Amino acid sequence: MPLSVQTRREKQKAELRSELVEAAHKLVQEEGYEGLTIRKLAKRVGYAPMSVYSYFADKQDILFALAEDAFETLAQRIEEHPSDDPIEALQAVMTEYAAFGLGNPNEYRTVFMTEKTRPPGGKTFAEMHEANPAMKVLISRVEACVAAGKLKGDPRAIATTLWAVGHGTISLLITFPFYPFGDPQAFVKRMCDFALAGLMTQDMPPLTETPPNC
Amino acid sequence: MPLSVQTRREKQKAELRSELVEAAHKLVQEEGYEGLTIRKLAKRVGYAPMSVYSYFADKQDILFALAEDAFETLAQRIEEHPSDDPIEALQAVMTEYAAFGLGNPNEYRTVFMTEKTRPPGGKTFAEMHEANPAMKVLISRVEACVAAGKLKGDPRAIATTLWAVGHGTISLLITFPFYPFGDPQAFVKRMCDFALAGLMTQDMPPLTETPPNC
DNA sequence: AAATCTTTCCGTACATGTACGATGCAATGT
DNA sequence: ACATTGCATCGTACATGTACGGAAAGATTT
Repeated sequence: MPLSVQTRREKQKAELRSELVEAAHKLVQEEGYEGLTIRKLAKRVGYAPMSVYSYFADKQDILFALAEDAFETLAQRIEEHPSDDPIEALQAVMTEYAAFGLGNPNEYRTVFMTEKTRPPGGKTFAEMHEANPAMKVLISRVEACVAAGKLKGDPRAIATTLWAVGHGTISLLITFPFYPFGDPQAFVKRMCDFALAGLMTQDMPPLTETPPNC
Repeated sequence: MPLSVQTRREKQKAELRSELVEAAHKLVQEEGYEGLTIRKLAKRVGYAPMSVYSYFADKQDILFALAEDAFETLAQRIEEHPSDDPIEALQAVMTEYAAFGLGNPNEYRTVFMTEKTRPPGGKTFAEMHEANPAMKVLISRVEACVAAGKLKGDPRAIATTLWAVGHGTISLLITFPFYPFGDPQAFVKRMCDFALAGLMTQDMPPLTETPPNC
């Protein structure tokens, strides 16, 4: 069965879109993050500035696309740090996650620090969460810890707790770079150890359901 | 001794500056933090847009001023909730901090989730740390816990840990309102209890100094 | 083949932060 | 008294994200 007209067009559209993403990536690499502007991006691929909006809803959408790429490589990097000890494997997730956030603060801000009234591409947040390779690795490694008896409680609740602690740590470092946190790496390690030590001695019940009045 | 000419002028300047801060505060409350623009702010106080730059280096500087105000009112609210049990007093700090953030998400975003790349008014970050009233209350209550033998370790390190956990919790709730965290109050309480329980069984060494090569 | 509809592309326009420099006034020096 | 200097104020200008609507091209229907 040959490609229908619509699918061919959609494929073409996807190609142009990824061409734009690639150009955006290069712009960021060459001129830094603030060097990425719609006008430069359009000129780079030979379009008028407003044509970019045929492929991305707005600039955030472009940043989301960049972030998706980054998360994929993050997941790869995490998986390059396996361990027989499930707790050490979890530590590796936190460490690589922190390295990603501190190394790509703008992507991190875009994904985790700007209000998500509108998830990208019409995805649900749950879907977005599932589709995030890095988060999938986190949950699976938490499940490994629970299975090994190292942690007790609901894996999703444990993962969410780790997320909150890690996110608090990283976002504070990003937002207040002049605050006396000391060495960022050391601060991250301290918070990571603190959270894991707490989780190893406490039981995490599942998250309560949202009351039905919302 | 009468005021010298310079000091009188400086006082006038400070008055105009705080008038601008007040107007900025109202703008944020009324229209959200994206409603705060230089032009609106200038119009509100009857100046030309560029005149704002006589009192603030840039928009970030305005946000810093708002942050200082917010820290002060937060400290006041905290001190309205004392307790004989030092741990309960600490819990009150966390609860008030969370209530402040969840009750004023726009202000919270402005103050705690907008990048602060440069310390305000040429202050050292250590000075900024000391001058922060909310942090001072938090640290003093942590010190009370340490003195009472309820917590062990460096008070500033413990306080920073609590801040990171609290901030992570609140900023996630603000940023991902549709994520199934469950009831926000319950999630806050869970994270607060988790952090305090961890701190009661762990020792917190002082934060490492930033290496001298920076 | 013609008409209609859909999608893609872009020209124009507006609000924003802020760099640069002019203008006028007050303080200071001679 | 006059010149100079410094500073508060602001007019203009530029790059930016993006809303709006038009134009052009292609697909679909009649």
